[in-house]
Amino acid sequence: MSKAERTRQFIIEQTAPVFNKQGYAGTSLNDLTAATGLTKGAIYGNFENKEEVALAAFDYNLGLVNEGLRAGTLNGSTVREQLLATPRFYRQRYPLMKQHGGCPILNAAVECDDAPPAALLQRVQDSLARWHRNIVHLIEKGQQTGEIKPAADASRYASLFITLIEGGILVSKTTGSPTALLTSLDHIEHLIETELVV
Amino acid sequence: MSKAERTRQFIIEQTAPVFNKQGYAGTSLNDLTAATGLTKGAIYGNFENKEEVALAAFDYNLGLVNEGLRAGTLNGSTVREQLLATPRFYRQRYPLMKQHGGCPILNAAVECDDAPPAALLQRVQDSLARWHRNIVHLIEKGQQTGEIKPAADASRYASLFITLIEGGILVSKTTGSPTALLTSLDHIEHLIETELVV
DNA sequence: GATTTATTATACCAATCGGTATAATTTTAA
DNA sequence: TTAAAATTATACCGATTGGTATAATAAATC
Repeated sequence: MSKAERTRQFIIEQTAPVFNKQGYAGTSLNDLTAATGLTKGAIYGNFENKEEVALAAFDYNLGLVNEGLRAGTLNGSTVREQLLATPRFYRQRYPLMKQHGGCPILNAAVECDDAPPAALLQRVQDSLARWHRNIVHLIEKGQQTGEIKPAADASRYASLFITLIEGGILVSKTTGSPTALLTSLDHIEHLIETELVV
Repeated sequence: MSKAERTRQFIIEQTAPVFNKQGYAGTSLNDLTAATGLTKGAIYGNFENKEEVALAAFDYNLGLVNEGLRAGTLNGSTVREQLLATPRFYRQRYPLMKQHGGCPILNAAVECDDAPPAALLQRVQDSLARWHRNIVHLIEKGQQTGEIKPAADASRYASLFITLIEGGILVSKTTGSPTALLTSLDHIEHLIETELVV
């Protein structure tokens, strides 16, 4: 790992929470030098422009969430456990995620669905689609093994789960109380146990 | 209505969708003069600074939503109908709301929960609390009249409804497909019919 | 219709924006 | 250890930022 590669990674890690909290437009190059202790020369020696730093920061923030979600899902032996891993993950990690500025998908989606940078919107759309697909595949796998009710609409439940999680994070983060998210997670678990699991 | 009052209203109406789409940090005074066709002199003659325009624009955007919600609720004769008025409203008005930049509560909440202006966050928190309270009161009214199941946790359902709507708008707006929101609204109606109404 | 008042346009301000050229400094490899 | 290469710091660029003082204009009052 060369010096520049380490510096690049350092910049990403230090600026990721800043971008997540203040947004792309709300984060200036001054904020980046302040967060890293480096100068513009160091930043522009490793990134082409501010947008490239923001994209790398988003990928980093998203990676943290995806790793946690994947780890929980891989641990489960049954489809039921694998589905329940997602609400459990957010129950455990929401405080830390909140410290880092909240859900990166939520933050980037709201900023970029009507404003540049378009490349960030593309990443958000891809990650949302991939998340939805993963849940659908999991439910359909359960239907093939007989663990999940055959009549359940996998796409509908995937949509509900994502919506409940993102909406719950939004309300909890805004009100300052975790209640809304916890209610959402309770409801997801309730749906899994009563409408999905045979 | 004096000239200045009309100009002030004109500025609010023209800049409200701009702030809703691009956010506070993402909207410059140049954007405001471009959207209104006026000059900085006219804007600063009617507002103290950019933040005051943004606050008035938020109030205006929020008012549009609240009026529609209230109108639908007032039309209903039973509590069931009054509860169902909310998902019906979003079913009808989402295309227009999308054109205007989406839900103002959602947009402002994400931008301001970790960044200035703090006055905007305060407004978002107040409107979320008021919305929650309204739903709770409606459900409790139904419980007093015997229309709603006595055991139902009013606060929990209010939280779920708001979460499902905001999350649904977020996902639909980002993916470009109304499916997620429609699924949320279906689910809200389902909860009303099967878990709330006696 | 004249005059005062209220309102908008113009011109300008310092500060900050994202970005770059180059010099100083480290790394790296010979 | 030294020379070449890669990396970071400094100083600067034009453009744009939010905001203001003042001049021009339109509106309201008499």
